[in-house]
Amino acid sequence: MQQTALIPVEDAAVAAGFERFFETLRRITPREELSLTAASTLRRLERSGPYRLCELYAPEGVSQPAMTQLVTRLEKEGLAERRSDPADGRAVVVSITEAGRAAVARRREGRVQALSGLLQDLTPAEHAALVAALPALERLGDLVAEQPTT
Amino acid sequence: MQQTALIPVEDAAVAAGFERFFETLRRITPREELSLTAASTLRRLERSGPYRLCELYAPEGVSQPAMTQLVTRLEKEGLAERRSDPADGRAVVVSITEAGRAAVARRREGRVQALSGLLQDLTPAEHAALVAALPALERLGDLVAEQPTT
DNA sequence: CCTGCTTCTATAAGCAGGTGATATAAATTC
DNA sequence: GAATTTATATCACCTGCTTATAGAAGCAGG
Repeated sequence: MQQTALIPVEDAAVAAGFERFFETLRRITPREELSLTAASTLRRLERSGPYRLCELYAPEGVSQPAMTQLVTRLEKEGLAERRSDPADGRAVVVSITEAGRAAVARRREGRVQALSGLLQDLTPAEHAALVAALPALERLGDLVAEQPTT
Repeated sequence: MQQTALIPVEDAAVAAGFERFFETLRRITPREELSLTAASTLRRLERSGPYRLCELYAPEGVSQPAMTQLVTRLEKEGLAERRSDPADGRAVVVSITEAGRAAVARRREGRVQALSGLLQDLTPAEHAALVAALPALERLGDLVAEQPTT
């Protein structure tokens, strides 16, 4: 009952920090070549294999028409491909291509470059704190991924 | 000379972790009411007082016309206001309104709500690691903010 | 003071990527 | 096998960005 009021003050600080950090990450994210949704979708396809289109749009937080269009664009650029599902004639199975993997790698590399300069300006203690927090960040990612459909 | 090759393996792991975490944050970011740029600009106006329009667009990473349009929209919604600079007849000074502060607060609150549930599912050690990393995240934000204009 | 350059903001035209409503085809149910 | 549900595509429209350009205000030098 009191649960709703029981959000620790500390969590508010974490949320504020993340809010700021989100903008930081947005700034160092390469903008050319891929939109945010396109990049995120490609990484998902890379991480966890082919998806049916209907399984893809909800976790990416866009509508089904948006995903259809995105896949069409990715296909046109050779970064992903559609195949029909032999088991279900209605379905379309989307997978990443080699060129798609390369694009993801380029983007990742760009971020590494942008970050590496910054990381060198941190104190060793700050750097260590970041590395120590990585598993927790990953856990948060897993938790969000398995959420109903916020 | 070898500097370019001297990016520690660890930094690549940090970059990969951030890449994933960026998508996590994007997912729990409220989408209604404010676009990403609009939210970021409003928070900037809240954080560090009024800005001339010409000082505002570069750090937000958009073109000058985009910022003019954004300010027009924000003004129409009552979240920000234009005033002319008495010292420079060409300039426009943009500041956040009370309604704007309220919108920022609502958004922040939404993020706190979305996060608090997740944070409770972390182990105490993970939670502590996050809190310990907050200053480093803030430092990164400062470093990016003072960057030339990437 | 004007003339011409620079700076600051606004406008216009166009594109990318999103939405809801709706069509169509395949699968499923009764 | 007719009716319903599910998966994808298409349509019309909106938002927010881009580049190119215009217009107004400041700041020289002659």
